[in-house]
Amino acid sequence: MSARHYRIGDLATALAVPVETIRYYERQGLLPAPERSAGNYRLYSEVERGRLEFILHCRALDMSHQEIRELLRLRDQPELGCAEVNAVLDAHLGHVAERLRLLRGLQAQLKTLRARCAAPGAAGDCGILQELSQPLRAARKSSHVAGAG
Amino acid sequence: MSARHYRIGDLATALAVPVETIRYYERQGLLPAPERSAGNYRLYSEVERGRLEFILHCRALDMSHQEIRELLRLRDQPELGCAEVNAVLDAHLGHVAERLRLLRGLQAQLKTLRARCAAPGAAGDCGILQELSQPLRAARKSSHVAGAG
DNA sequence: TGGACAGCCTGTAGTAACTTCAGGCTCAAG
DNA sequence: CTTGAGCCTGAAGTTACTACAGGCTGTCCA
Repeated sequence: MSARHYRIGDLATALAVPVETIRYYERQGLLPAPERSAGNYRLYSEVERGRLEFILHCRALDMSHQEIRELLRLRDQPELGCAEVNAVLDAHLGHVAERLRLLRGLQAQLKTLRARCAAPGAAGDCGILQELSQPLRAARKSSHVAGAG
Repeated sequence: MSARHYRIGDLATALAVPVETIRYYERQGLLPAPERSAGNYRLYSEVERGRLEFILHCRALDMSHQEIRELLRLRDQPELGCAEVNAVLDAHLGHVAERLRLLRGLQAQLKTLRARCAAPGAAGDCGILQELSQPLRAARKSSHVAGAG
């Protein structure tokens, strides 16, 4: 309820996000194409600001653009059920849980490997390099969850 | 100790990795350009097979190509100290630990968020969507560790 | 009024680690 | 000798951005 129009730089500063990211979200269809000034500058209102905040919060929770798109759709159609929102979140929680499981296994393996070489000697005798040449009881890969934030 | 030459498909099958990935590793300089047959097919020996296994094990531990490059260098020069191997591994363990920390925070946030909507009603009243429109106490992003497995 | 300079514009390419595709050659079997 | 799997190269697609390049716009200060 303050200024009616932000320029892209104002919005970027206010929400601590790079200007390029805002334009990127527009290209990706997460944000609508905003009004333009006479000089062709993008002009944003509180509506877009709110939408961008929503997106950023979702990204902070490491949701994919696809997941965010679904939530935005539900947000735009309040008559739809809340159950779908839950479904999106539960699916995402599943991704995160899976990632955690994998990462824990990974950490355990790395620690075991690291323990193979406590005393620094020649790399030729290094138990670590030898171990890395052997078959490894591996963990599987999956889920889109990658850069957490 | 068995066949002197594998074709790329044999190697791929033996190590359960896509053919394209092997060619990709060659382009990236992780694998050397192998011999070629008269018909210009790549021909691999046990040496390359061992190197590829090493790489795959490192990837299974989610190391970046850069980290793998360093380990390969140490592996190729056995006269160098084992301390460097430890350093690479410790750094990677640091990445993984950091990722785990972030991901745990993420999971906690998501669970809190999820708890905002236990009873399915209309999305218009959905506490989750409302919460996602609010400022969020966020976690930071970092490290290269992404797809674990 | 004019000139500097931050800020905005579009479009393209680069990042990591692959995957997929298009278009064409090789080779073993029937 | 033809079919078809397997191989070849080079280019583009994936995710979510980030970083230019080259060129307007708008504001401040002399």
